Amino acid sequence: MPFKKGPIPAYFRLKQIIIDDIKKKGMNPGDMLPSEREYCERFGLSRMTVRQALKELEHEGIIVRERGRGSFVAIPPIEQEGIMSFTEMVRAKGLEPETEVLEFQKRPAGPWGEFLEIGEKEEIYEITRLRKASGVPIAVETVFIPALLVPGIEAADLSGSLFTVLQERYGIEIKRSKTSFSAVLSTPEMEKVLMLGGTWPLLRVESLNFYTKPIYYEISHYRSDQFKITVNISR
Amino acid sequence: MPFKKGPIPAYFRLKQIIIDDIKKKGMNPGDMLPSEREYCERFGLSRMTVRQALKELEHEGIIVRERGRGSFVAIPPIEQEGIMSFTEMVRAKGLEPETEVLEFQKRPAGPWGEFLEIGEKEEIYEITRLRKASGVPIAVETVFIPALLVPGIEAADLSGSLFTVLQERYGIEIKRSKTSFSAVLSTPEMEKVLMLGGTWPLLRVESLNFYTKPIYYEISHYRSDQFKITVNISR
DNA sequence: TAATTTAACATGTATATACATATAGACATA
DNA sequence: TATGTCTATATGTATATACATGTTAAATTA
Repeated sequence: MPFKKGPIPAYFRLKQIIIDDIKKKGMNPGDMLPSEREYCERFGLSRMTVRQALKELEHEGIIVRERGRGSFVAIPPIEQEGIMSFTEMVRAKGLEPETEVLEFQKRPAGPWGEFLEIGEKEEIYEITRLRKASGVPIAVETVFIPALLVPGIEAADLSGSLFTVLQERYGIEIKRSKTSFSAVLSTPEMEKVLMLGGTWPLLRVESLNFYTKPIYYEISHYRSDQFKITVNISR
Repeated sequence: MPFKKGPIPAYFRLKQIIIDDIKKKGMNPGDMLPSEREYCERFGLSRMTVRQALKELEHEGIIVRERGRGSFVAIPPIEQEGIMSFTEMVRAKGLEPETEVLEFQKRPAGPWGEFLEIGEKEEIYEITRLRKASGVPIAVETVFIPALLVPGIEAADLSGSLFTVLQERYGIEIKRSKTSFSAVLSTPEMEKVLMLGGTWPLLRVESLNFYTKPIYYEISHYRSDQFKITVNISR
């Protein structure tokens, strides 16, 4: 009975015990957990306390509870929540992501300043990259990021995930994104770098990415015959 | 005291009363709600019952609770998480959503059976609707839904939100969606119903919507010059 | 006056108990 | 065999009570 005293609430400790149990005993999704009353006996707790633990585990998606039947290990969501980065998406398809920097310049924010919540005259980096999957050009992506946030990014390796560079070099972890999708026709310039050989409909993705404040704005054009963007969302 | 009897749980009714109160009294974000013990007295309920109501409201993001201080009206998130339904998106832009049913048929699931996790020979409804915003055609949408899940949907009003019909008529609340985006060129058929007058790039949205299991599959084509689809995502 | 203590009040944690309701299986009946 | 009923067991709802702990402001003290 590990619940005699201590500063950590009993229901909280019970939660961790249940999580550990599921892992340790190698329980599978759908397996039934002990009943509420069984937990009461085993740990000398009241039913309300046990219920608080189970209720929170249910909210966290770790278990599911069915009235009259019992509590069961939840089926973990098969796919990742939210939008994946380009690197993640390509790897998920079993392909190798490649990136080529097409353009890199430092210039005043101009109209992007509004999105990034900085002055129009403050400097930003504008980085345009061609992204490929196992050699096939998939998208052209332009990123606008305030220069103050990423000093010395010139020296960083931008042939991989910008996400990773921000996190490892600057401790910036994107937590929230506002992304909009539309369809446009390719311009001659895009056709050239994407090797399209003609006019094609392209998927345009505009995305403002936040940490505690806006970090960078991104505009990408995907040749969506080759590559669909998928998002998984819970409500 | 509206809590003497009835099939609807007291905590649930209290939740609705509190929500109504917030609206009716025009309370602003940050305003303090009555204390737990005040609710107990006012409605003759035990504190645990009141707490269950408040806890759920907190989970739903309607109130925030601070230990030692009280409960307060939450600051509503500026933008809704996830993808909004067509109806929600149009209203958010201050336009009036309209829907016209173009086609309605019952037929075997065929290849859609795989997505919907039913047999190929089981019956589904295939519903095609034209969706407009303040009179302007915006999208053509086709929904595939197992007939067993929505018996008698022929009689329902499909000129509004399918989301609402599922919830109110069948108790089905979509909890998770897997959505993919791509760009395509319009077909003559689409050009006709969307009144495009020529070939245009369209935003194609395919979406599988889940409750506890897959509920319906949806394919929409948006004229994205008029209408961008935006998603807000936390990681 | 300024700092500290105290008291009132808020939510958080926990127990004990009772009855309601949903589920599944055992059992009896037609 | 098929159907319906009973029963054990599960979670859901609800009450009453007690003490812990964080917050705030008034009262007290130096």
